[in-house]
Amino acid sequence: MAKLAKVSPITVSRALRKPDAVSPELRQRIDAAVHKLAYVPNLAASRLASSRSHSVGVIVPTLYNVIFAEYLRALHEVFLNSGFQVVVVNSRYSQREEEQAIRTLLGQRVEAIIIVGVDHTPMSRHLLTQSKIPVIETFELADNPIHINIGLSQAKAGRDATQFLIDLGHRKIGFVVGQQDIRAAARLSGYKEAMEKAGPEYQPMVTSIPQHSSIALGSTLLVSLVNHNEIPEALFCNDDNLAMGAIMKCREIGIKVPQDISILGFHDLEFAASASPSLSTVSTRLYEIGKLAAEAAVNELSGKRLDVSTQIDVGYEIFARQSTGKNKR
Amino acid sequence: MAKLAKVSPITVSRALRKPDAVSPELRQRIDAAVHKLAYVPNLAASRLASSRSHSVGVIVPTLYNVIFAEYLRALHEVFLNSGFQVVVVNSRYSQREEEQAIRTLLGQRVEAIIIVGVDHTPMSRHLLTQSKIPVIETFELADNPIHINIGLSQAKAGRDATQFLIDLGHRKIGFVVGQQDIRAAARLSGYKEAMEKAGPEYQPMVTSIPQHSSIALGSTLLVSLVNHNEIPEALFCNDDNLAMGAIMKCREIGIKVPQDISILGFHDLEFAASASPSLSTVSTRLYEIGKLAAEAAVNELSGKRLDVSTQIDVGYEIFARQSTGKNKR
DNA sequence: AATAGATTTGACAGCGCTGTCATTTGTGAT
DNA sequence: ATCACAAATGACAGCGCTGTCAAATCTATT
Repeated sequence: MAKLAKVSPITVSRALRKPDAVSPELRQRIDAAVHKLAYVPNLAASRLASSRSHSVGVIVPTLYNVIFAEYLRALHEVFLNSGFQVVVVNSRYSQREEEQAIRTLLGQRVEAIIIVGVDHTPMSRHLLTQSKIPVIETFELADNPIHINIGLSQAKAGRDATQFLIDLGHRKIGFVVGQQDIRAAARLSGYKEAMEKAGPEYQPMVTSIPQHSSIALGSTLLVSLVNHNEIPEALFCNDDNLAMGAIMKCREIGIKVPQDISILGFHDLEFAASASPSLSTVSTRLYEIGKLAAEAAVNELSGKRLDVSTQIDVGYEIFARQSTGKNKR
Repeated sequence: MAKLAKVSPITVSRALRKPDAVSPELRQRIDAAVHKLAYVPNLAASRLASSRSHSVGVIVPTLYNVIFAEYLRALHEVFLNSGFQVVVVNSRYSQREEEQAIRTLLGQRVEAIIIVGVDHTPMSRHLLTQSKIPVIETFELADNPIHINIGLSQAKAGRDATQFLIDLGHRKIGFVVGQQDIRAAARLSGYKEAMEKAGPEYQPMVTSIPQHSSIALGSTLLVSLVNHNEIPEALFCNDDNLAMGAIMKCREIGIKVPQDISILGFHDLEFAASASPSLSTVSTRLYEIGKLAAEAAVNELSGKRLDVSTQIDVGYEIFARQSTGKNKR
């Protein structure tokens, strides 16, 4: 670069990284050359030489809806404040792509990996285990965490949510879901468990369209229920997007919520409280999970390695709002 | 690495990058060692040596709502198919952070940069101009594009959208917006222009709460209008999130849409068509912009450098759905 | 004026790969 | 068997930085 600023490369490096260590004149000459050439240091070289990447990797299943928004926001806040760049990769709900993402991130020598979920390909697990960097698995509770694990029991949440609907007097309770990821499957199993326990007249009814979750899909799913003439007394939706879509479709076709049907969502996304009717849902503390995960990573990286695998159950909370009510049929 | 597979480093490199060029036995020995050590090649070294990063940078203002979802999806689809890794960075609607993001991406030697918007700090512009890589500015139309520019006139869209409401017979037309980014400001100016042109009885009414856009914020904004006793005949919302929130709040407090108030959104997000009432909005062809941008970048990178700055106006389209109607007051 | 110590700058080597080209090995034709 | 050619493997150097330590310069003290 601007050796044309008539200084040695190493001084340029210093001027850019710790300006205080360089005399004002040199600094100024270097700055001028840097600006003139629009010079940007090659991070690959820097990383190679210093063997520090100053970055952390985040793997989320989707960037296409709002589910991980608060989670990402928390991660960004904590990591940026701690001087780490955040690399976000999208696995598109595929374990194969997740493995690819892990390779990419490890290849970049990120200093920690925050990953949604606890189910990975054997190879992914192997790579993460051997990587020697902090690995934070989030959102679910693992039987056998790789390292640190912060989440909640999706199955238990599914069970309790279903029980909540049962306690309202509903019997015909449906479950709707888009593409089924592992957490959805866990909630579904919780749902089935609660239904089974409640008695033989509680028949599970699952409706699924394997598409990426959205409000629009929620509407579509409700239409599908109507077409099959299977309108339940209550609907447990795999996430608030679907619930919101279902509510709107109900409104459109004249099904009253919650009088004719109770609708329960999941995650307590930003719009749940301000919807009309406001959406009953299971809060999964998205922001808190992100915050704790990032803090755990920063903590590990700052030397206070506990080296004991830590697991935090952040729990969940059912918010009974207007979209659910006692069965009146 | 596994020189313990008893081969030279270069052969490992080859075995991993073009397996066909290596004999089956060696390949197998190498694979075994790779797996055993959970070896992942250091991308920094690879990039440095090959001076290819095989990645492209994408800068979006936010990852926290659904506005850029379709855009990102399109970018991912095209780039992944063309063998590029996509690095997504979030500028959080700050030009300062955007500049930082540009530095980071250029430091990584991404092979192209796709960026939302055409307004950047002078330094950002300088860096991009000098970078010698394809730069695609999107969503807006620039007077002076850095390189390639794919978007639409936000001001014109704002003007036409307002005119659409005027043509429905509305006079008291409000504009609501969260934190005002540059595109919002352009739409706002289009709104003001249309109102001014329509005559003196068309007084602009702008309500703004400088927070990140969300459905919840739309509700809050509507409450604010009500509190100030300023409920207009029509509301032009800076994006569909706000419109959706406004609709729901209206419903909650008994304002009928569109009988009492017409509500118009912007962007035609996934839920607009399935909302109830379905949301009238201005489609900005989010997916198409992303697709064209990515294709333009791939095109440039495959050698067919046009080297003439290209600008594409993808236009926009007003979808009149149920949330707007003729003024009946 | 001499000296210790602090401050500023630079030389050197090496981070872990890959491009290039040379060398070795294998194959088929004569 | 011999040779020309193709295929497989390796040696070498260097990508652009930075860690380490040495050299040069400056500052303050006696």
